Amino acid sequence: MAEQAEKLRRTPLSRDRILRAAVALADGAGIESLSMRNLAQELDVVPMALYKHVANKDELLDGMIDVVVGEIDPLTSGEGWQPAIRRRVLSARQMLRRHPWASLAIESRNMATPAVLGYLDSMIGALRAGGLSTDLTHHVMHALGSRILGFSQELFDAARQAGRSGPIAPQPPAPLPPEVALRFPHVAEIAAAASHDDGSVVGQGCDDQFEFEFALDLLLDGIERLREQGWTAPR
Amino acid sequence: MAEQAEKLRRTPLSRDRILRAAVALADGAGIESLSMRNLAQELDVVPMALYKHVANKDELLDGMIDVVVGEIDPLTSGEGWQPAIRRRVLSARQMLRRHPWASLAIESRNMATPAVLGYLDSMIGALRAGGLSTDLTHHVMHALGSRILGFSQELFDAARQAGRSGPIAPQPPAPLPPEVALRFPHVAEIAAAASHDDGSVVGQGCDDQFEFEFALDLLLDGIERLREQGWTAPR
DNA sequence: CACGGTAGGTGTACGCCGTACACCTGTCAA
DNA sequence: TTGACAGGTGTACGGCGTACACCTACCGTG
Repeated sequence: MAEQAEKLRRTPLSRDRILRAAVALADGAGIESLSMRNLAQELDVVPMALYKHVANKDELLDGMIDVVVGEIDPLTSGEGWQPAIRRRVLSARQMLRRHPWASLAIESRNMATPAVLGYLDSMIGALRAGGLSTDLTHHVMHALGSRILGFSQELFDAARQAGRSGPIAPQPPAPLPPEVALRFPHVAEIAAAASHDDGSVVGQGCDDQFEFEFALDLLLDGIERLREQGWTAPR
Repeated sequence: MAEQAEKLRRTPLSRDRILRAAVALADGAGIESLSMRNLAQELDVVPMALYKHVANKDELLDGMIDVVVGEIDPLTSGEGWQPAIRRRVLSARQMLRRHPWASLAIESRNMATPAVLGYLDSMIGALRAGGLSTDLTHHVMHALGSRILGFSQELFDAARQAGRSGPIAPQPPAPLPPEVALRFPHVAEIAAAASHDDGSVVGQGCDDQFEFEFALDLLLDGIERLREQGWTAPR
């Protein structure tokens, strides 16, 4: 009968199709109306069908994040580190404007997805290649923080979490798991530098307060310089 | 009987008691387990009792934000603008670390609550008093953005929204409502400067792209300066 | 060709959520 | 004394995420 024919004609579900539909739904109707039920309806399928392709809603969100992070332009080479980073951050910003739900989603979830780590890894690589020391690169990543993607403090925790499952527990200072270190060498390099250069202070690997003040003073000093020079709006 | 006596002994509910309990619950058990039901239980009361004091859960969250923003140290005077702002931003950061749920809550809601506007207003006032032009102050607020509270672009929209109700609609470029302008003169001053200095471009009052690049370049230039100087980590 | 396993879509049900609405009760002004 | 009203209660509804049992179409193997 007709119903069966329609069933057969229907393109089958797949993780990819689900993620795309979810991104489209969040873009169009707002993240707050992205429910498993609405999404299923959009795909002409019963809600529970989705669970054959994504473990649960959190994993769905992680997948969506990977999709949109994948939209960020790759790093261009053949120019200085500054224009390259600048171009890429602006590309990330455009992505965030196409998907207004994304920055909140990224901030509210841990950032351990491979796509996000890959993005950060290549960013760190560009800074290192540009001649910044591991230390400076580390602090710069914190300083750029929210402009880069909206992340704040938990880079290394997230990297350590990668590949693990279970609830997010307060992380003891531990080295990155080796498979993470291999896939994201620049992240690993920075993490290593951060964890042995703070000498006496036990563990921790990353002094949040210092990072925060570093970025704050970078801004405040730059602002004061502009003020001294009697800065006025361009145009 | 005993139940009645207990009832009488119970301190009565009040908006304030509810907000404090909600903040404590979110601090202790995480924002995800702050439900009207849990909160009511904490207060030894039936869930619907809360609705006699707060309109709904969103208003509860707004109230909680006001409570924690009220914890930020006031501006100190008698020193330069830079140390004053620095001290205050660090105080805001401490508050955000005491209440880890707050930064997400603030970012995910519009910022039109009086406490938040008051905080921003005094910050703007300090910058102006420090000798920054209205333009520069405006851009600086965007540049400090996430360090100040986690807000990103929507300052003036939020201010316009203040006192209004109903769903957040895309805001046509409109002047701030007079009662807002009176209470928060520094916000108003910056808004006015932003809306007439962009000349030909119709409306808009605030060029997001420009603001973003301003802050980004402030950071990138500062970083390049450090790199040139062969920056190494302070002891 | 038969057949059993398996991948993937279905249906039902549970416990949580926010909150509308009707109700009760104690207090206080007139 | 009364009656309005502020404030706590109880019930109920629709939506959510998802556990679990089921059904069915396919496919590799004998």
